Amino acid sequence: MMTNNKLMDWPPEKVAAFQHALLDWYDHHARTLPWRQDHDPYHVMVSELMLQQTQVQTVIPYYNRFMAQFPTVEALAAAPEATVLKAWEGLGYYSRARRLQQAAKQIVNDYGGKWPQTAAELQTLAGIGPYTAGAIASISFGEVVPAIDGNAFRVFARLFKVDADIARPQTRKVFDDLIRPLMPKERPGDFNQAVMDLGSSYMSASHPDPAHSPVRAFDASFRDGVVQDYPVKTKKPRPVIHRYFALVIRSKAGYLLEQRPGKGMLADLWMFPLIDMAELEATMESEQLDEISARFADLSGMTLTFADLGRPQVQHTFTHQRWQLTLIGADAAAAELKFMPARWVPVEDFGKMALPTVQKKLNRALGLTEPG
DNA sequence: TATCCGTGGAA
DNA sequence: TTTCCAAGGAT
Repeated sequence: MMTNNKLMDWPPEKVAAFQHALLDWYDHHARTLPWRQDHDPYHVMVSELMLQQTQVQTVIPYYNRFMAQFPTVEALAAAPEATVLKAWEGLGYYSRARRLQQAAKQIVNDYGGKWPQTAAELQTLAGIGPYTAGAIASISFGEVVPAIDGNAFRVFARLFKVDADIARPQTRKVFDDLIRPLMPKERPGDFNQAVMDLGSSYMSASHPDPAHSPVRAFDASFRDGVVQDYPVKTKKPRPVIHRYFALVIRSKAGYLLEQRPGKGMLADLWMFPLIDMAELEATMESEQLDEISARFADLSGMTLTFADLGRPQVQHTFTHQRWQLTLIGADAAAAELKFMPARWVPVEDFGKMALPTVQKKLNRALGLTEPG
């Protein structure tokens, strides 16, 4: 149990030995990844934004497509936002896509295309916090600054038996103070990336193998047989259940897709209109349809004729919300919509819109298939 | 500071 | 089925 304030109590020769063990292992066993072909800050920025809370194997195909479509920071800055969002479809945390493009615009417009080169300056860019700033600054510009992500938390919590709860925001400083004196003045970017590779292999969360780790001689939790006790992390609450009616409204021009608000869940993506069941006052099923019709008329100026779809159910779980959707069919004239940001979309054009995974589940439940 | 913001894989 | 996790940031 570490109770002293100063966690990093290694002598200089031990620090040097640790750096050598880590970097020597990295030199021989670094993962080959698409964004590691060079140290171009644009490549690092795009990959790091995609990798936030997202696994490497998921990101790889998105990164390759993104680079083919937006090869330079200028190309990304000039692209229509809908195009960027479509490229992000299925990757989740969609605000990352908008902020990435916002950051590209900042670099092109505010910095005249000349990249800010320190972590402090990089943090002024949209979507770039302390971790991502540290990654870009160290990898692309050689600044000696840590990149503290989940891997770094796990690796150093185990090496030093850190008892601070990594779920608490203030714990970041504990690790920052711990890691900085461990970093080599040369190759800070390789140091940070080696920690990431270590954290996803020998020191992973699910299948750690500290006995064969290149830094096992420096691993206090392995030495004491308490690897599974680290890192200390409090649990998250269960997802809250939300029930909605999903309106499947057909016209000669296609299905009605609504663009969701610019803030909140699935911001700016396209879905069937949802009616929150908790906001309906009806107590009988027959009255429910009347109230849905009335509420929707207020939103759209449109009169619905309900069609029996058998009310199929679709469930989708997010990190902190569980949606239970009941599909309600309706026919309508392909009228101009009054207040809703919505479009009539033929099934063959669904692929042009940025659709969240839950909408794709709805499509499947209805037997609606996109081309290709 | 605590909460919000997605998804797919693993056990 | 349930739970947790995986290269976080904004508010």
